[in-house]
Amino acid sequence: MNEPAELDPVDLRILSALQNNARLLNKELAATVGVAPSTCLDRVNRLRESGVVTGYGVDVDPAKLGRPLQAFLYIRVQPHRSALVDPFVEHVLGQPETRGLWHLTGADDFMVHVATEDAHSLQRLVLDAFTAREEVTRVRTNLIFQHWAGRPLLPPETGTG
Amino acid sequence: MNEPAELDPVDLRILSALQNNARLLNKELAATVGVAPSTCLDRVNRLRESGVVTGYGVDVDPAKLGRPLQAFLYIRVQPHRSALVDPFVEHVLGQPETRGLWHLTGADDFMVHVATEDAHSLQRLVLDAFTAREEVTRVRTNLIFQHWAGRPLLPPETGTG
DNA sequence: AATGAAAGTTATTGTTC
DNA sequence: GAACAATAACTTTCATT
Repeated sequence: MNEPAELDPVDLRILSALQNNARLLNKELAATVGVAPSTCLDRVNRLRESGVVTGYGVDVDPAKLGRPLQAFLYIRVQPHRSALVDPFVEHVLGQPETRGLWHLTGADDFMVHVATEDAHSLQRLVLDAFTAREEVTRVRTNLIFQHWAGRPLLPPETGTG
Repeated sequence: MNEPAELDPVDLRILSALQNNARLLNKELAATVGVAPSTCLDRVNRLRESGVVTGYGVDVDPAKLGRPLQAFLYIRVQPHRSALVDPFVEHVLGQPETRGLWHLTGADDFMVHVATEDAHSLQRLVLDAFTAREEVTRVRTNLIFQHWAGRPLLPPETGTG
């Protein structure tokens, strides 16, 4: 189920093109990768069915939504049992400022990506939604100056192909 | 240019629906938010023209691409002038393992999200692509156990609407 | 600014190679 | 597995309210 999918050069070109612009028309995508539209549609459907493509999303500008200040919060959680972690995860995902949550190795168990209106609302979020909770023993805050998206993600070079 | 956009309840419902599934047909999206397809198309175009929606992307499963091990690298960079930072950024974005890069406040200047084949290739990436560079003075590595996506991002509550 | 209908394109299917 | 041709569906425009 979670084994790597077998992907030929056409699949890789499709994945690369779609990660650059998921709104390409199937007709345009087919021309870009060099196959017929029906073939291209077949490949894209297979990429979804095989779980390589898990979904489609829009990129929004948080500043345009009135949330120009973004930050990462690094959260240390006390007992660290599932019974306590699950409600914590739900609580974090329930905050309207939350853009993403990661469970990490290391001293800081969780990392939260948040987008806020200003420094004051960020402070209020940290104090009320995180520090105030019993299982949270420490919150570290790093503001985001700038973000760059990575190139399209492709499989590692296999050497032989 | 970077002021928040003025968004009415229809815009907010569109943004919410599209962030859940950007592949909704315009017809379906219109029905979901309760307006005519032509009106809906108009709204979506305006959201793009105003810069609220910046692009469309596919979500891929890194494990299915043969990159099941993901990590965040926290990088301390020495002199920290633009003349040295720009080549560093280009270098990081040029790595096929890089999924994202952030410039942060705090002691660790940069955070890199990477997806690798296994622990060995992660080690090789850290040593060859980061530690080996002159401007890099320290690299901290945290593996990712699990990731949760946030809910659709919407503007802060304004109180009056 | 939103609607409804008409025209133009596209997605999608079935068939053949 | 890929390409072609035909149908069904959608997107997009425009005149109207």
